[in-house]
Formats: sequence, structure tokens, C-alpha cells
Amino acid sequence: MKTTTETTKRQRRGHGRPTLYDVATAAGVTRITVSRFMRQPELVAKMTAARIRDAIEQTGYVPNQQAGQLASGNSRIVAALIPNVGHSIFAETIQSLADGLDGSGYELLLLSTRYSLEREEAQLRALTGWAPGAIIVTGRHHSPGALRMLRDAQAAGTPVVEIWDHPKNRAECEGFAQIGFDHVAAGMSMAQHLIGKGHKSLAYVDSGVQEDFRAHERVQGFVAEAKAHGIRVKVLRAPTGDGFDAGRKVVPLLLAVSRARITAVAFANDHLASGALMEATRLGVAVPEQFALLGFGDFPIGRQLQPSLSTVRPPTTEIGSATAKAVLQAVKKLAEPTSLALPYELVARESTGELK
Amino acid sequence: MKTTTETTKRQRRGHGRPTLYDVATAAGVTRITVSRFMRQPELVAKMTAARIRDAIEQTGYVPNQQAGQLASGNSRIVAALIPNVGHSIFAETIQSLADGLDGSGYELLLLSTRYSLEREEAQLRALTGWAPGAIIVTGRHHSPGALRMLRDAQAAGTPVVEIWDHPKNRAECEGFAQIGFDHVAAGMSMAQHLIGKGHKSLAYVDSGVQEDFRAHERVQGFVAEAKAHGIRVKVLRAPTGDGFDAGRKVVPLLLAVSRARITAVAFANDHLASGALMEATRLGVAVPEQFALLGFGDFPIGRQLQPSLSTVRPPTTEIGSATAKAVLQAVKKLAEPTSLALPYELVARESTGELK
DNA sequence: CAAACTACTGTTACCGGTAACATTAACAGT
DNA sequence: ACTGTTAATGTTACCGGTAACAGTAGTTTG
Repeated sequence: MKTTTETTKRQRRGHGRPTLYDVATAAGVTRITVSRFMRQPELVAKMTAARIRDAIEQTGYVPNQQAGQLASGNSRIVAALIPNVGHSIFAETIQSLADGLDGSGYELLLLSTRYSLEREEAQLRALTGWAPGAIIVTGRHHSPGALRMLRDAQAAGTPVVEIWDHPKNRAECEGFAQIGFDHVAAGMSMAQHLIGKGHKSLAYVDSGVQEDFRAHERVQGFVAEAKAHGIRVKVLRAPTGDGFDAGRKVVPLLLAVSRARITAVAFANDHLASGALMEATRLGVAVPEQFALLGFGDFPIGRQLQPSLSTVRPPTTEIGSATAKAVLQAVKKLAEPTSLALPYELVARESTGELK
Repeated sequence: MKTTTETTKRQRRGHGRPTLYDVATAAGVTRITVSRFMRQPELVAKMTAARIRDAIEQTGYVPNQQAGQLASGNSRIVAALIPNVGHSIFAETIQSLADGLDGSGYELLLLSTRYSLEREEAQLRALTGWAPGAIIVTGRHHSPGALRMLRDAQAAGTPVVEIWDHPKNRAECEGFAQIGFDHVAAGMSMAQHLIGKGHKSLAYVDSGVQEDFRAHERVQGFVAEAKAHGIRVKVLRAPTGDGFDAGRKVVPLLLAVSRARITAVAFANDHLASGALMEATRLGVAVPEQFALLGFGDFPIGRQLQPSLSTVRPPTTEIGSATAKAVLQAVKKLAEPTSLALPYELVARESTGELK
């Protein structure tokens, strides 16, 4: 056996966990060989590999991520900035994202922006210090400062993915990969569906959340499509919150519109729509005969209601798993992260059934 | 100005971001002074501090977390292991946890165990390498291996908090801080509520998820309390999944029980209960007159139903914010993380109204 | 048989911070 | 003037890995 310089005993400062040094000593090699074994086992002789394997087993070695990342310059962190984890729609995406990352050696750092661009920027700034292997942000609307940081990160080789968005008009994009769908188109589909059912007097109840840009885009698409058919749309904003109660409260307002009786309403999400549907039923307004309702999100409750709620099913879990896949490929330098348009689906149920 | 050894120019290997060295040079001090300024500004002279502040501003310095953590031995990561992020009940807790951690300098690493103890153990093992500043796990049931790692972590000074659980019988605990409530007691409260309404023939629909230990504990409490009143409980398990449909499917089974007509049913969660409630209504079974229903979780939908659903409101967001607070105190060595029993609340609505 | 090549392992010098201790100046007390 | 003390800053040596390059056998090639 060769004599190595490394064999010299050293003093310890760190927490007692075994390090590469311990494994190396136990296996009769130097640290670098163990390090290689961990990352490129094919470069290590079979016999040595076996000894190292034993040594790892015996010492219970777990590599120190901080040290490895400091030395190599890239971390095994995937950071995700999400407006609101509590919203079921994002929760599902996060769940599938987490699942997709599981076992890959990459961990998910979760930041909640609470729909604030300011917070997003602050969080991105703090993130810089973590040198994440990839950054996932929600949507394509960011503050100038945030945008600069994202561009810098991308220029430095950190994949950046914008999820939940994928405008058809690619010129609007900042050059980041986008995994999601076109909300304007979704809004148009919603309008088409209602118009196709013969409705001529439409309303749209937009999200009450100021910074829910994607919801507002759906409104745009909806309004534009209606206009193309010569139909004007009454647009309301949901009162405080996006919940059932907000949906309920909006019904009287819709019924009170005098100019032309509204026959169909689209909503920013299924909570609003479900609330409205229940309220309409309670008030004795016949759905869909007098009043057709169309939601967005395909929340489980919509299917249960009487009449059942027509809605749009966005690719929630698909976004999560596709993003996980794209990000893992990108960090391994196998492929640039690429934009991906995932299909949403209009789920026609009873609440937009035939007009009487 | 003193001449320092550190002033020597050095070659760089890392990614181009400014480091302590750059700031120090710009401010005319050494790295350690800047490092001190960042962590204990009171130890730095005011004039020096001002120069350093300028230098940081000018260079755009952001500290490298990996390096700092490697040197200091403790990381600014809080790891949370959650059964299912997609479940609204956990999503709310995570949201408030993330909010509570925001701005503290600690980041949330999120792991989804999908209710698998095996996965939990594997994830804890991987976590070791991240040397998280704190570990949050869900519930007090863990595999032996996981338990060992948690104990080791705690012994090494890493605060460990078990959330969503807090048995009254403290002997059952492993010595980790627990922030949550007693599920057995919650089950008992549910039974008391129904018995107090005069019901003598009870059923309980347990979660279909094998590893949802907390749900099973509520059953135990429910059954025990009923027994104390001389009442036997018919316990069913929800068919595949915990959703509305599972709740619907269970209604015929409940009605078919021949021995003694069941007059009241408790459920593992509000999705099941809501499904059952809607199905009962559909079948023309009068709620609560013929059939009282009691849920768990206080999901928004329950309030909307006709009749509205009685339920138990668990302290979802409170658990998240209390955990954030406890964890931050603990990592700053201000206080040991302490167990905390948070109040759940029985929300009596119409579905368990007076018997006829 | 020397040169070139392959397969494997080692040496050195870092990554960017921080702990522990050392040093220096200024000022107070005797 | 001497010593002690405090405030501010510096020096040294690490934390635990990895990149880049440098050997060293054994084998193949010309």
C-alpha cells in the first residue's frame, strides 16, 4: 500500500458526523477516491469500490451537502416561488413537483410570495445566497428587480422555469422556459363554450386578488372572444376573497344588471362559481335555464353540486411533474429547459347545459 | 491604515459573485470584520460599519449560505416532512409555516412523505446531509430508523418538532416537542357531541388511508367515549380515497346496517362527510332528523351545504405559525422548543341539529 | 524495448465563510 | 509610568468537500 500525505491525523472542529476522511481511512484510500466513488463510480476499480462501499456502510457516512456545494459551486436545491401554497390549485402542483423531485438528490425549497411582487423580489434576492440549482417562479409577471435577478441567474447557468403560464404570443416572454398554458386562450375557450350554447349576454366575475395576473388574462381572452362575436361582457370583480361566500355575494349583483338580462357567467375559479351556483339555487334561479355558470379549476366540489358545475380543468399536476422533469434534466445539463404548453380542458357539465 | 496579510490578491475559482473578500477590500478591512458586521454589528465601530455598508451596497454582496453553513456547522434550513401537501388541511399549515419563516433568514425545505413511513425514513436520511437547523415531522408515528435519526438530530442540538399531534398522555411521546392537539380527545368530543344530541346508535367512517394514524386515533377516542356511555359504534373504512365520492358511496352501507338503525355518523374528514351529506339529501334521507352527520377539518364547503355540516375545526394555521415561532426561537437558542396543545373547536351546525 | 496509452489513485489548492485566539490602541486607575 | 481593561480589528486554521492536474502501474503499440 502506498503511503499518502493525507494519512496524517487532524484535529476536528465540526460536528462529529463521519466525513469523507473517515470513510477514506477505513477503506485505505484518500478522500478524493471516495468522492469519485460517490459521483462517478465507473472511474473507481471494482475492488476499491467494494472496500469503499463497506467503509461507507460501516461508518454511516452521509455526504455534507454544504461542503460539496461550496466546492463544486452548484447546489442541489430547487427553489419554487408560489403565490399561495394554501390554494388547492397550487397545492396540487407543489405536491406533484415534490414527488417528481423525490429521490433525485435535489430538494425543494418553498417560498410563498402571497401574490406580492415585492416579496417575490426580496425572496429572489435572498435566494441568490443559496445558489439554487434551479429556480421556479409562478407566472411571467415580475418586478424589474426580480426580472434582472432571474436573467442573471439564467445567464449564470441556473435554469429558470416559469410555471402556470405559457402565452401563445411568445414575444411576450422573457426567454425563460415556461410550463403551463395560455390563460388568454383559456378565457376565449370559456367564452366560446357559452356562446356556443346560445348565450348573448355574458358576465365575468374576476378574481378579487389584484395580483392574480393569470386570472385577469382569462378575463381579457373572454372579453375579446365575446367581442369578436359582437357581445359585450359585464365584468365584475369578486368581493374580498375568492371563496364560496364571495361567489354567493356576487349573484344579486349579477341579477340586478338591468341593461340586458345576463344569461351566463364565467368565474375566475370554481370556488366563486360554486358559491354562485349554490346561491342561485337557493334563490330559485334555474341553472342553467335562466342562468348558466362556468367555473375554472375543476375543484372536486364542482362535480358534486346539483346541477354539476361546468369548468375548465387546468393541468395542475401535469405542470408539477413536467416541471420536475424539465428541471432535473436541466440541472444535469442533459437539456435546456424548454417551454411546454400543456392542455387545459373544458369540462362541460350541467351548469352550462342547453338553454331553454 | 494597517497593512494586512489578507490584502494579497488571490486567484478565483468560483462563480463570479462578490464575496466577503471583495467587500472587505472595498471597505479597507479584512473579511472577518465584514463577517462580524453581518452577524454582530454591535461589535464593529460605527465608522467602519458605515464603510462596510457602503461597500456591500456598492458590490451587491449577498452572503454565500453554503460557505457560512459549512464553517459554522449549522444551516439556515428548516425541513418539513408532510404526508401530502395537496391536502387542504396540510396546505394551510404549510402556508402559515412559510409565512412565519419569511424574513427570518431561514428557508423551508419541503418533503412529501405521501403517508409512507418508509419514505419518511429515506428522506430523513438524505436530510442528514443538509444539516438542517430544525426538523419538522408530521405526527408521532415513525419507523424505528426514522426515530433513531430524529433522536440523533435532537441530541446534536437540532430542534425537532412533531406537528399535528399532541397526545394528552405525554408518556407516549418520544421527547420531541409537539405542536398540535390530542386526536383521541377530538374523537371523544365528537362522540360527546352526538351523544349529547340524544343519539344512541353511532357509526364512524374512518379514513381510507392506512397510515393516517391521527384519523385512526380519533376513531379510538370516539369508540371509547361511546363505550363509556354504553354505546357501540359501527366503524367503517372509507372506500378508496377520502374524497366526496367515497363519502357518497358509504351512505348506502350505513343505511343497510340492520341491527339498529344508525342515527348519527362521524367522519374522518369533511370531504367524506360532505359527500355523505349530499348523498343523503339526494336519497331523501332527512338530515339531521333521520341521520346526523359530523365531519372533521372545517373545510369551507361544509358551511355552504344545505343543511350545513357540523364539524371540528382543527388549528391548521395556528399549528403552522406556532411551529414557525417555536422553531425560530429554538434555532436562535433562545428557548428549547416546547410542546404546545392548541385548541380544536367543535363547530355545531345544522347537520347535527336536534333530533326529531 | 521505448513510447504511448489506459486505468486508477493521489497531491495540491482551492470554494467562501467562521471559531478561537491574538494583537493593538486608548483610556482609567493607582 | 505601569498595569488592567475594553473596544476594535486581525491572524490562523479550519469546516468538508471538489477541480485540475500529477503521478504510477500495467498494457499496447511501433
